[in-house]
Amino acid sequence: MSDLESKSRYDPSETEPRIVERWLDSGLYHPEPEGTAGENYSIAIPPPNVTGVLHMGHALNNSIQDCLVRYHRMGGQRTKWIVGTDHAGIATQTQVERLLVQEGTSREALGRDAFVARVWEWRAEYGGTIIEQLERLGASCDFSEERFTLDDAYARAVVEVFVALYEKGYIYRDRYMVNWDPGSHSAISDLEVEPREGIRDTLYYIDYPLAAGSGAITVATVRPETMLADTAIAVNPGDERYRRLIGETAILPLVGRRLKIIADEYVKPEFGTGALKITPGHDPNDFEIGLRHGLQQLTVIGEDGRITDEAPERFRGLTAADAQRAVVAELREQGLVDHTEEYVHTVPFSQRSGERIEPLISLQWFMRMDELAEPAIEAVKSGRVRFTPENHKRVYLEWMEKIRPWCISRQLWWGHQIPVWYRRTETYVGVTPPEGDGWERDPDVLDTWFSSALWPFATLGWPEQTAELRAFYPTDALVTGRDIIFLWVARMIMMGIEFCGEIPFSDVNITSIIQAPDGRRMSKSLGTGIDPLDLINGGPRPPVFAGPDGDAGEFPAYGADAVRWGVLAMSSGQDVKFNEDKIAQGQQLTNKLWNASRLILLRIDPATRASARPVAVEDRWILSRLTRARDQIGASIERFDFSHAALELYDFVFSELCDWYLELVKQRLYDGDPDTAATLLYLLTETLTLAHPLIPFVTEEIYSYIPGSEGLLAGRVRQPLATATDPDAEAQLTRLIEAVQALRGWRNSAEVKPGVTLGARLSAEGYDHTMAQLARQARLSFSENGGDPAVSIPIPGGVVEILPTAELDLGAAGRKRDAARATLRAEIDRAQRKLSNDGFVAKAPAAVVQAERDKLVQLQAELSAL
RNA sequence: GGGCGGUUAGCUCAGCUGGUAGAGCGCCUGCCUUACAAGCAGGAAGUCGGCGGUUCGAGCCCGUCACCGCCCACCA
Repeated sequence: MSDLESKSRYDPSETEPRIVERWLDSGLYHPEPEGTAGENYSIAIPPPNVTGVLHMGHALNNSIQDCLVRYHRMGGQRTKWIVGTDHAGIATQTQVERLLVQEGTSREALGRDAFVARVWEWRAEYGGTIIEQLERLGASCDFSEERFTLDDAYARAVVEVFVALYEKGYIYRDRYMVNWDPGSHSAISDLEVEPREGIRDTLYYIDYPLAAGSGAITVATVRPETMLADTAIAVNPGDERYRRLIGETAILPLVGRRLKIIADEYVKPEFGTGALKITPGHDPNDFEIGLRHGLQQLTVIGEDGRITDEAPERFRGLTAADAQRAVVAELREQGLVDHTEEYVHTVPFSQRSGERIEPLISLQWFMRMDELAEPAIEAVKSGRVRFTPENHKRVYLEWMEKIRPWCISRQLWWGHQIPVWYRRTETYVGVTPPEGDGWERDPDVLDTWFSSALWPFATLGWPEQTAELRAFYPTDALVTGRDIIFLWVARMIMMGIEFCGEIPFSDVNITSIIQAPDGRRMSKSLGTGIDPLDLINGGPRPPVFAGPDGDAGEFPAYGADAVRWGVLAMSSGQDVKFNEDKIAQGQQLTNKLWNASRLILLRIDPATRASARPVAVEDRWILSRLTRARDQIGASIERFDFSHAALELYDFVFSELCDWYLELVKQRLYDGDPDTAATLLYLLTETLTLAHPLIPFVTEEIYSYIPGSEGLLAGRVRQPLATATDPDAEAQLTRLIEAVQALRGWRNSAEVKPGVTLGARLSAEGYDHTMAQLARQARLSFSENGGDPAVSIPIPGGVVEILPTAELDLGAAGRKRDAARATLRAEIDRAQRKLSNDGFVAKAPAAVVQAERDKLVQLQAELSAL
């Protein structure tokens, strides 16, 4: 006995892993590199971190991409979904370093080569998880060509790009103020800095004695330890209080250095005392002021976070925090702390390590972005690259128009080592190491995003002019979150144009961010995260996802289809709260489809072949609705509106196909009518085809039971549908459905037993072809005679008169009738008021007025019928 | 400090160019009808955040206020 016969409930846990294997073995995911990118369809996956595991963001993002990929593949295009992982410099290095600490060793103890070898080993062991998870989700990536951003071929592309940009003068080395991350012991880019609000600090007011005579100038600072590197004091040139002091000199307490008092517009007279200590070595603003005034740059806090030799001896070697205490203590002793205030402000932290950023001057590699930005701005302005939702376009353009140099060097070991060698005063930059002895390579590696920026073409073999590149570059869509529009998307556009001469993708779809049910971010550390695999296979339910009774327990094994459908249905242009109900709804859809298939496939003759052979108006109707659903869902997918695509599919399957059509034709199916069987098989096959991009597993499984089906549904190419939309059939069925609903509603409130068939007369227009169905669905027996009706039920186009019978409780029926009359009178009243409003009749469009008049006539007819 | 988005049924969300408010879940009633009881049929439930305006007509347009969220930003 097959599953179809034995299982009245679709079982994803048993089915899905089996289907994954069939897909992977089929070779369907791997297209030959033929044709042009214009005719083919391709997507480059946002490469997950090699160390990563699937989270809900991935689940949504990859459900979207897979929906697009399967939809286009079934549209007959040669389709490639480029897949791979990112080496994720800081994240991976940090993770392995943590491991080493547990083992009682460290990266320094191992040395660079051994450490890097260790990371590779670690990657070999743990790195494949997320790729397997993608397979389990049903993602139809080309897994046969998995890429890694540190592969040899990829590394070659990175070096090539670095050298080219260096030779163009875009990449340069400079001593500049950078965001130093004491956690990862590396510089990080502006984009990896996260300003945290509400940090409580103490604002110290410190007196700096004036060199000439008595008195002092008071400055305010939250970082008193940085005073050791002060090289000036600045006031606003328009500040009357300090005008006479400009050009004077103050003495730096504890150090004794003479500080010139300078004037600079940057200083806000209303803040603090209106006098600002200038520390070009440890504050980004002071750095700029220092440049403007030619001030000396002193570094008193080193890259190790400790006080350097440029500070007085007694402070050297202290951590910044200890130094702060020591400095404040000494200042207090000398009576130089005027007062202190609590101060709540925004402070930059490293997104990577979570530690407070230490701004300091450092020798780093930078990349000038403005020339590269220009064509990338143009590409978006002109619409060659489109953002969905559109509002991200503006944010992109605003950022690009004031783009700043990018600090691309990182003081890490895991990554692409910078292809620069030094020998005394010589510098060599090249794709191959320099000839001769005595060269030493720059120890730094490149920011991970530098290599990510090349992803759409480096994965296809660039700089070689490969067939893959011709066939799949530019790609079509990029699907990602808005958090990496600047970090990644913008840089890919710039690099794609610069090195391939073409935009890397024409559509950027920015997805929702799925939040925890309480509106917080989904995060492992907060306990608000959720593992999509726990939803798919069943697994522990975190407390925030518990029901109102606080029952945590376990998630049921919803299956990948349900999770995919659910996250698509949840998504929108906005951030969304995770909603388990939607996953459950997805599961209902798969189960519904499964059972509808059982009804059809277990009843028809196995020799039946799918073919649209409408014999009744309801057949024409469902074929029309199928055409409409396919157009609608296709349009939704193409405009990246996946929640509507998902819901439109649900509505078609539930309401139209199952609730109505299958109920209408059941009897014909039972009777073994061959036309009905052929039409049902046709409908089922086309519905599976329609649904496959959204719920690939259950549709693939059912497809295997379709008589005469060959190969995989995933590889089926959509054919034109048999029929166009049929407004006449739709109008007839709309009328039928409304009439049935009116009659069932009446029966229910009149407390007529469900099993009872009532005698009735039909006195209404528009049921010539649906009268028999109306009778069956509403459990009526129509006849021409029977005397006075017990009650009349208004339906579209007229009434149904129910003939008296003992089964009818006239009391209940009467109450129902009174209620119906009241409703009708209220509606008539509303329509009449509207029509007696001269303004409405005079100004509203004629069609709207006419519709209102028609409605009034209709309502009055219904009322009089009662 | 700028900018963007949100506020619609108990919950999570749809509502196209303005024409008498929808879905899923939950709730109530009735049904073990040979595809599905994790189902089917029916039902109750909303002053569309507040105020003001435009309009014959506003959930939708304009103004304003309130609250929530996000992005950008060098105020010690």
